[in-house]
Amino acid sequence: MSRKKSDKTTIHDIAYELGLNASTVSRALNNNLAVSKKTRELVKAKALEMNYQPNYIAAALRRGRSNTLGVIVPAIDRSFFGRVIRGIEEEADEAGFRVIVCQSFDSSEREREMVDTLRGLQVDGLLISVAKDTGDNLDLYQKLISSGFPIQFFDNVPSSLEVVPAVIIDDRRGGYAATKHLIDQGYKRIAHLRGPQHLHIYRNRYLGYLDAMKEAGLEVNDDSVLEIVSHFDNGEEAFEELWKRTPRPEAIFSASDYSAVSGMKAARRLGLRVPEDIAFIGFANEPFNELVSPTLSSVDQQPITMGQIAATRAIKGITSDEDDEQPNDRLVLMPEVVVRESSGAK
Amino acid sequence: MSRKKSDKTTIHDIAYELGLNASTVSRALNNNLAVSKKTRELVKAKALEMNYQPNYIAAALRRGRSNTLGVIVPAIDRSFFGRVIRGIEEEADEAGFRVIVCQSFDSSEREREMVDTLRGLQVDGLLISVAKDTGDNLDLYQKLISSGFPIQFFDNVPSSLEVVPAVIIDDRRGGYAATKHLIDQGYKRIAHLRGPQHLHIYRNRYLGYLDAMKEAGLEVNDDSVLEIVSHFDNGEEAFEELWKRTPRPEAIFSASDYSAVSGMKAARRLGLRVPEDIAFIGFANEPFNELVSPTLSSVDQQPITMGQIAATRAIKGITSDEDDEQPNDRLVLMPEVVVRESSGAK
DNA sequence: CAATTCATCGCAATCGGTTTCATTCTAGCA
DNA sequence: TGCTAGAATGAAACCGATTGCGATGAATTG
Repeated sequence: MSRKKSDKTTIHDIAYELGLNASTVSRALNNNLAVSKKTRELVKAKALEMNYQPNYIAAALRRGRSNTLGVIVPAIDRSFFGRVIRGIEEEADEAGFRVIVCQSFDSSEREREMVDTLRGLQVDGLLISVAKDTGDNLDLYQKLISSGFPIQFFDNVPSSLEVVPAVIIDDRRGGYAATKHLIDQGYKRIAHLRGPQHLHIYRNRYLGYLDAMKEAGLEVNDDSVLEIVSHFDNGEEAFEELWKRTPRPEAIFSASDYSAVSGMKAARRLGLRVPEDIAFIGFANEPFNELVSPTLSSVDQQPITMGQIAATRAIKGITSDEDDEQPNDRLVLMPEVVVRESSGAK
Repeated sequence: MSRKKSDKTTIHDIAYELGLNASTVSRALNNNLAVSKKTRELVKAKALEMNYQPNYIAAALRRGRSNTLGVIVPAIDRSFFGRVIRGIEEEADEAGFRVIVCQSFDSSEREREMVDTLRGLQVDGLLISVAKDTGDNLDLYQKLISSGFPIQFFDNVPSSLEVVPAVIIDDRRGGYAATKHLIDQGYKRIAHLRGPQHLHIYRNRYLGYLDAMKEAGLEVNDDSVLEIVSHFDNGEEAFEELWKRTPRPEAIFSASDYSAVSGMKAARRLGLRVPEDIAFIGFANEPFNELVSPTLSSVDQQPITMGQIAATRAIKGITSDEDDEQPNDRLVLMPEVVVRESSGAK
């Protein structure tokens, strides 16, 4: 009869069966050279035989390291975040880290809860794209950063902090490039569907639009710009509204692919041809851009690279001994314009 | 000077500051009535003041319960899974459970690793949509199920097991309903783009197609059906292939929205009108179905409901004392046809 | 042959909470 | 006043793995 009480095998069970001590079993399973090769193999064989399942949280408790990364994103089912997470997982896998993903649903309150939860689960580092509501968790993040806790922000980062360890793309440059592309195609009256301006990503895309227009000596007035609340809907209404204005736009740079696509839809309903009558370019390079017709030009944010770099930096912050080795600067990636049918030459 | 060694506060630190014992602090924080109200409030105030962060894994280790659910899906960025996870999180939140999400990337080997990882993390239950490669982990799942471990499968479930605790939709019924809808619109020559037949979900959609065709007395031959490997690509080629055959189809039921959309694209490139010249209906009701034009009819799989039910059942399996309370049956949800433009009347 | 080195392994403390059992103290009652 | 019930808290074992230190014994060296 075995001495086991429950169904799960522990190193003590293995040790008992083999007439060894749990510490030896632990060392053997960790390939510690202090244990003879013979014993190591014996232990491993027995572990397999007894269907041993290591208890990671016990090890984490003792070691003070869980080898786990916590990730918080607004919503898991937005393809951008999905791809960022893919990049994170790739690097984490490589470095022997696990990944726990949580959703804030764009609520900074829930985001705060998630931070607490993940820290309670003893994650070694945190990767966060902050919620897009109007709240913030500046106090919390300020405390975490200055305590030296490995944390990396990406995409949408807390704006008003002095030092923010983050991986972002140059949205202003992206907005500039998208607009410049339209200008290069010969369009002059270019409108911009911008996102909520309290979010710096949308603000920067808008500024980039202004940069390009100014550089080309093109006019921008109140009628050139329209703000959309949620980037999911309103694209149709927004387009109709823009189309009513005089002079009518020849091209539209939308801060989101969603509103660009629904804008194109509204355009087609009005009997307009894209891009002949009205050209479009979006932002984010969503996968469905290839599926709609005409296919939608957009600005790629390099999500996978973003995830990889953010993870690498976080892991570096975890594994480096020196506290000052913490990557605390703001790494900026360059976006790329992806040209498709919707922004063809005028 | 404080007695703290590190920066994180423990219940022992709080106890020391208050001249109490750690056990009292623990009880106080858990609202245990054995502790006087005065002490409870004192402890809570001190905990707040000292910025105490409970260590969940220590508690989990001792209690043998982590209040965490593990979820494994092929890929997080597929909107179907995103929505299932949303449903899972809703129910988990309600019941005070955390959720850890992992991706198998459709590799059953990686899926197995994830199961090990999550069990090592001491999750109390597992929710899995199995990888769509040709492998399986039948031995592993058989063992888990018969050991009474709370596990629930959803969407794509291990086929050849006797008893599978699962929440699925009736794919056969869905395939039938989609085909029936096309028939009701007056189409007679209806082709089917089917998915890999070793996966029962695709097999069942195909069977449902056959059911409807047979019921209506319509002919199905080798030319009516075409198999697509990856549901992401090949939609265009597949359509072109189908269009070459004689007689040409009037309508297409595709087992995936992706291939339906790219099929529509190929159709338009050939100068065909949808649905006048060729009608389409897909499966899965992806969000982009609303964005493409014409909008794509599809079959909704009720992902949120699926997630909610799967989570509820898993949690029930965890919290119920009786081992035989485990929900081990196969719960079947009914899919719903969502009619849009692509399948208009002939 | 005695002394020393090194490989191998056991003992026990430890991580941070939880929980059982014991202890202290106060209030209530005869 | 003396005794007891019950409220409040403390002491210590415990969850499962890790690890510093010490013990054992064999091998090596002078």
